Amino acid sequence: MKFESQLLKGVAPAVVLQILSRGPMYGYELGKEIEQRSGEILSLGKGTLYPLLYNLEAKRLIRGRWEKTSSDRKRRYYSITSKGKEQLASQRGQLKELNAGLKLVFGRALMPA
Amino acid sequence: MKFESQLLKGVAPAVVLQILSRGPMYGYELGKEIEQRSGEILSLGKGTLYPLLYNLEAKRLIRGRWEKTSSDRKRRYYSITSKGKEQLASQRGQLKELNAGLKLVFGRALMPA
DNA sequence: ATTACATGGTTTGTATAACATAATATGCCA
DNA sequence: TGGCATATTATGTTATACAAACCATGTAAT
Repeated sequence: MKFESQLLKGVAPAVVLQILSRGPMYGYELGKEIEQRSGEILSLGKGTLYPLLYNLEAKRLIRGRWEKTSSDRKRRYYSITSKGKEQLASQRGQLKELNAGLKLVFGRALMPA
Repeated sequence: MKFESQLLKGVAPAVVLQILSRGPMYGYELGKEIEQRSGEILSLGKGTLYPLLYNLEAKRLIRGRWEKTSSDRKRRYYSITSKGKEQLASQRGQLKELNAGLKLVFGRALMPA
């Protein structure tokens, strides 16, 4: 994340799952996509993103497979599993709840509009 | 936090500073207040809250002083410092920005209303 | 009075998460 | 050939949240 240290530890998996829920993607691409889709606000260093992908794969929330470009360049494409989709739904619920809690504590000082 | 593990690591200091910005409070009271003010959504175990308070005090964001109740019971009251207020303003800004980023990624699926 | 529960705080050990950094390697363009 | 973007892996560090155990006091119920 691009913030002062770790303001939002724990959101990264949800972000990754959410992006992958729109279609398979490989690590590097995913990193760029996260930045772009979040309006350059969210950003995961590779030292964060790749280990996170390994972790999500180990938990069977995503599945990876090697592919090669026409020029023999290898990429590992990840797709979300059905277990991952369930997890994502759960995480979205949690985020929503958290958001509600923060809103109660901080008031509308937190919301953009 | 009451969530599945640590969805929102890093928010705890901001929450504590925010609550303390309304007036001095001691640890135990603060814990209860966080739960109440967040509609029972947010919750910090004492193993989280007290070390966090020591840490914030070491950083001079809050200041603690011992007081006694009429019945000789000791409590450590914490108040936010001016440095803490600055930090809080900054953290609020970050939270707001983060919120904007998450909204972009997740769409209105995240927002309650 | 004894038990039980809420209050109030400290400390230790553990697991997780995000980070920077370095290493490795390829594709492409000037 | 040099430099930059692409692509992945691995290491070591730091920060954070947690549970659990511990200590101690106040108060209400039995």
